[in-house]
Amino acid sequence: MAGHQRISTANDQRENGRQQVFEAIRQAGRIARIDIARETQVSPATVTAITSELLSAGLIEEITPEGDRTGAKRGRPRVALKVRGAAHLIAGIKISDRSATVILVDFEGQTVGEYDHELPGPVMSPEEMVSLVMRALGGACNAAGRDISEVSGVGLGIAGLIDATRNFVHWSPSLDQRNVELGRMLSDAMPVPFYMDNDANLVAKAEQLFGEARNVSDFIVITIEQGVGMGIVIDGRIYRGERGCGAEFGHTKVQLDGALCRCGQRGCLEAYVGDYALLREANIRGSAQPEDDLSALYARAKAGDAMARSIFDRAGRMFAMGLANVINIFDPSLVILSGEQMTFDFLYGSDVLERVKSSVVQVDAPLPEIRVHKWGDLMWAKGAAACAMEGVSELTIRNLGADAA
Amino acid sequence: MAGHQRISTANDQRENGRQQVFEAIRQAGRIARIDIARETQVSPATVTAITSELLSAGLIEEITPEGDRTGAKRGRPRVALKVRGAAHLIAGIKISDRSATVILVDFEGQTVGEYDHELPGPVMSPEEMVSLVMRALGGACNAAGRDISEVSGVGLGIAGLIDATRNFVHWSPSLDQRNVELGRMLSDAMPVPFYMDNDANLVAKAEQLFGEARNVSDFIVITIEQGVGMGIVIDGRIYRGERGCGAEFGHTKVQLDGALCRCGQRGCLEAYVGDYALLREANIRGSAQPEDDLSALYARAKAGDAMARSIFDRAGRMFAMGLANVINIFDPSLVILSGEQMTFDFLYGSDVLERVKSSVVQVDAPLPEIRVHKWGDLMWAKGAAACAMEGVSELTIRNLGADAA
DNA sequence: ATTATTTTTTTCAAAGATCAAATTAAATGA
DNA sequence: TCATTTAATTTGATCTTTGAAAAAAATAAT
Repeated sequence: MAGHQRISTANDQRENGRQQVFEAIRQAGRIARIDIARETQVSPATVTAITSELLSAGLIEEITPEGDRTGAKRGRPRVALKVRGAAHLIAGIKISDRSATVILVDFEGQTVGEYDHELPGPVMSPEEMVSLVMRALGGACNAAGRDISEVSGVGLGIAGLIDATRNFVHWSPSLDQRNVELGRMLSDAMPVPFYMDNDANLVAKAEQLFGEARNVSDFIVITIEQGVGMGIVIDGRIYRGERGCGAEFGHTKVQLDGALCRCGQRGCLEAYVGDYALLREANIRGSAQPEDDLSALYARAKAGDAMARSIFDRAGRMFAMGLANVINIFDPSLVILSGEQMTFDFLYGSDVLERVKSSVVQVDAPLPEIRVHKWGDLMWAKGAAACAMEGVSELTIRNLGADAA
Repeated sequence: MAGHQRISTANDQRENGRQQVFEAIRQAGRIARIDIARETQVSPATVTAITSELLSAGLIEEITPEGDRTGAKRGRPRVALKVRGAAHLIAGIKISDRSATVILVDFEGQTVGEYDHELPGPVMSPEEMVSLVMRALGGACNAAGRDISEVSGVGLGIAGLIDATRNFVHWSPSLDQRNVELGRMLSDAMPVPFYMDNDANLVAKAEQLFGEARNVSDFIVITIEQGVGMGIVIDGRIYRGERGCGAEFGHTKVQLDGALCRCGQRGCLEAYVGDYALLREANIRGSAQPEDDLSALYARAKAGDAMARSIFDRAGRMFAMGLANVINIFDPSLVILSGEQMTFDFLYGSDVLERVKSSVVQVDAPLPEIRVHKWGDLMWAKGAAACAMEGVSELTIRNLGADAA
């Protein structure tokens, strides 16, 4: 298996063509046929053939030209194509410890509705999770004035060790059991294609479809939420590893026999930069008043409190070390750091990034670009929707071939 | 670029077919057409067409059936195909600090000749390197009774930061300059296709073509020579990163502000497990007689010397930590550890491997297989030959298409 | 107002590729 | 010697892509 393309029957070939043309249109936003041909290296004749298929399937649409044609060159004007938003309605759901956030987007990625469903508690049984997801989904549809039957794909994001290829949960902080076939359970409860993945991969997918990595085929996303996550994109696809639980950045070891992690092992990065780790430090270090609020601790550090500052300092140094290791291993062209406000201040600050750069193997070539991307609250849900969107696109286009035959 | 196959013109498609069929034949060693069809999912008709092309190009050959057909089923007997060794002669060259090892192999991978060329010194100028390689190549051909003009591809392996896609040397311990266009220089000096890569990728390629990873599409190779190297194979292809210098396992940090590495940074894995690091430790730790022979130090450790033992012990713990990090990130199905005799005893021992396993994120799924593969001296050179072989195969098959047109 | 020019898109016929089905080849069993 | 079985090849049909030609739709020029 030395990495050659699979041989393709005529039908497969046309399907590939459709996928590729559709992807080009989505990526560009709006693009004329001639530019699709240029970009995909496919002849204009084929582009015409494929786009007419996609048009009659309702997946894309022509943009009616605006009156404003000042400064136009002569010649037949190009007509731009775009994804037809109305083609599909997609839902993305993100489970955090406090609530289930739902976002509804159309096939163009435009937000159609948002919805927030509070959780009774942070941990629940698989069955409760299923009913919760269904209720949240129903609530979101209601709020947006849509019927649940209009939704053609659902994506779910939860924290933990998720095997997305098998829709299997090895472990999640939101579930009271390990090894749950959550995907099967939810697929059964749902009348539409269902996809799930862990936090970091969601963000990676969102960055790839809508965000900073729109034209990048190899990049890495680091996320800090409760834990520390990583999404790896290689050759345009999310890398998941054999058992689907690779990219465990938060549990790479940064200190031999180091601090105890909630995973039970010692020296994990998460045990130095996670919320609970910082608070633990603060309390151990004999502060007079026991601390249980991270933002208060952070405020004290900013105010100059030496003890508090040293806690964040060490976290930053450990994080820099871990990130440098990832860069040394992958030599990516782009690293995207993503997380909440405070994270940005103490983990994504310029001093930490400087430290990362000085810990990367030095060559006379530009260092990988490290971009910091602050998202709104809906980032995670939008990522979940992005996953579902990709799945629905592929399915639809595949079926399109089957229909024709 | 969401990872779809490139659309393929008719000619491309046939080329893919040829590549795939040829690869199947090489992988199997000897295989009948009907089995190729089964394995590659291509119809027998197409297999017949493609194999007849490859046959008439002289790249493969039919195996004349042996007399022994006892226990044969009835029906027309299958005739096996194999790669035709005589089709090409390939050279692999490995530069170490003491010598240039050359191996000549035929297109089947069978060794045709070996040759060792001693170096005047471990470090040289790019020009000296070129002339050295050419002399070593000439010497090998001479010794094997072949003419240098018969060689149809040359692969070179050297240590350091190599950008194999651009045949560029960022840095190598064998060269007295950084940033050398060694590939261009050698291509100019050589009348045949030339390929180069760093140590670890050579081994990965050798494992993939001839070794333990023959049917595995995702695996990781760790090598210990002077430094510590890693080769990453994802989806059948070597992953190289953006600047071609990823997989720098030896310079991932295992200790914050730790031991000084020869790369100038602190806390690199190499600074704990490399030869020089171990000797440095031995001398610092106030042993009576200064130590400069690693095997002597190792002997003392085995004999029970507590100081010596603690040195190797720490190296083992650090190595385990680094390896566990790699596994946590990649979740590969297979890890191959490769190196010299002593390495096996103190880094690849069962206690270290146990430690690795206990530092990997725990899920209820089988751990990645860690296989230890001890190679002979010629491993590196054979890997270089494997790289060249892959290149020559692809080129030949591509040109085959151009000839027909 | 009409014609020429330019650029995009579509149509059409040619060139290949894959495959299912039929045919041929080459063995064993009866 | 003939039936049976399995492998390999041939053949005709179907489907794709593409280059070239034609059509379409605008602006520029006369």
